[in-house]
Amino acid sequence: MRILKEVYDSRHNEFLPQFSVECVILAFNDNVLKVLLRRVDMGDNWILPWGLVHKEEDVDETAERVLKESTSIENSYVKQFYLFGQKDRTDKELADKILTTIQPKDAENHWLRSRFLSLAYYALVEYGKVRMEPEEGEELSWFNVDKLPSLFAKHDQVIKIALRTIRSNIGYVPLGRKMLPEKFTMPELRAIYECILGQELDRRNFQRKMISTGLIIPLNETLKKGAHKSPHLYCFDKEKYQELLDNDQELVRIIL
Amino acid sequence: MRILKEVYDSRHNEFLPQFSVECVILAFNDNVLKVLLRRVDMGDNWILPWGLVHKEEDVDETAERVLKESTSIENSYVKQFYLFGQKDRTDKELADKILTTIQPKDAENHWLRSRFLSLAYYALVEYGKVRMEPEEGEELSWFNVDKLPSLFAKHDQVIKIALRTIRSNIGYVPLGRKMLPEKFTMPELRAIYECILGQELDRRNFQRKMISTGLIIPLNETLKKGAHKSPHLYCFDKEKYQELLDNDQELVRIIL
DNA sequence: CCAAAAGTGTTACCATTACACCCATGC
DNA sequence: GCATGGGTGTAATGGTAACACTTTTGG
Repeated sequence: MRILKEVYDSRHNEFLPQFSVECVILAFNDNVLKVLLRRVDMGDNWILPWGLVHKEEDVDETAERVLKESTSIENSYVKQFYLFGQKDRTDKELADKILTTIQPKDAENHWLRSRFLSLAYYALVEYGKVRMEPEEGEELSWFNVDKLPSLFAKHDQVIKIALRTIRSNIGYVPLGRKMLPEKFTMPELRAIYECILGQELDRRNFQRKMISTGLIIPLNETLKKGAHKSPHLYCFDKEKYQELLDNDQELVRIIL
Repeated sequence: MRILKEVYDSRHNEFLPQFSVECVILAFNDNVLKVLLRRVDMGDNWILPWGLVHKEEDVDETAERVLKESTSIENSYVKQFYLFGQKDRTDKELADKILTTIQPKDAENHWLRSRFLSLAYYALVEYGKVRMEPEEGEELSWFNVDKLPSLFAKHDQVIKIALRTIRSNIGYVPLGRKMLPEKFTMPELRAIYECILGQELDRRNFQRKMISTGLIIPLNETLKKGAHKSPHLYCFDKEKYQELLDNDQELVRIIL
């Protein structure tokens, strides 16, 4: 558990106190959305990957670091979506575990026990690119977003709010670009949107709309996969796409 | 300056350290959007109303308190929209001013000097209900959002992002409900939307759309005002409205 | 009487929706 | 051959946009 080491290294005043960053890391595989969760010492409860903010680190960098520590992925996409700041929000159980392990001198009144503010991010990653390297005693695993295990604190709420946030901003979120491989098929892209929206979308209309954005380039290749007609492969026009993303412009208009 | 008192009262460890809440308080008057700013000791720069988070206080409560302290308004509408967490974000100038005034024993290394995280809220208030009660040496004043004075730090950016956030969520933000008096006219309501969107909207289509939400009740009164035909007065169906708001549902669909 | 602002109704248009039909593949 | 999934075209629909005319009021 990385945080243990960091705190233990008596660098605990290298962090901003009473503040953490947690990441809802999302990927798409097997036609469902997955979220990455962590468990320590085979405990009962899973938890979102999280971290503390170094004193010389932007909070966005913290989120990128947390993402990298759990997935080995860099330069992907992280976006803050909510600061959870209720006064009773604290991971007492977790603090106990950490503090009894590392036994700092101020364990009794250590700030880890006190109230926490948590800034939540969602991250979109390509499932196939993820390389998990859990630490000793740590476990990392994907879960379907609609079949979550027992979670610490109210982390299931955090995940729900992440999904709702993405849903309500769906036209601005680079779902396909960040969750699909370089080359992808239209049914795959559509499936992501259907998962997020929780409803089916018309095949043909979806395709038309996506093509009409001008952000998607058809390739002269098909994907041989199932026992059916091979779907075409596409890729994104990365430059155009990035420009819209950088300026917070709408990528595609989805109306519900 | 309230914060001075609070810190001075040696209750400085009653706050979460290195964390502040700042409010972009918006109102509508004279057909333009106004933002409330604060200035201390007739200094050169204005600043957004802000505050520290009490240890036993939700961050939302802090925002409500900051709003109340500057406008006397309670039970209005505050919404967090972004946490500013760059590593170089600190109000050195402000910290100096506070610390030289109150001279705490740990002034040199006081956490007020260190890096700050700021959670930004926007608040929507009814202009006519605002009662400013500035403290000694403190000044409060409205400014047109497009004619801002010189601001501390990057607070003009914060205001811009607040407006952009509202714009991109425009259908979900209770603009009229929170910024207009009990009874209002359709041209007034439209003017707010035009300010936020930065473009004119067709009178008739706007009216139709608003009425069709079912959230607006026409009254059998008109407002006698200018040298023109008196516009009808309307009020909101508060119950229906609140229900949508509570469930994060769309109030009205504005398409651009 | 005129200018300015507000109320109401109607039409044209375009984007979304809802389909139907054909093609490719593996069993 | 057939079931399944993918590709493409078209007609119907419904909401939005554009606009004309009337009414009211103060100067």
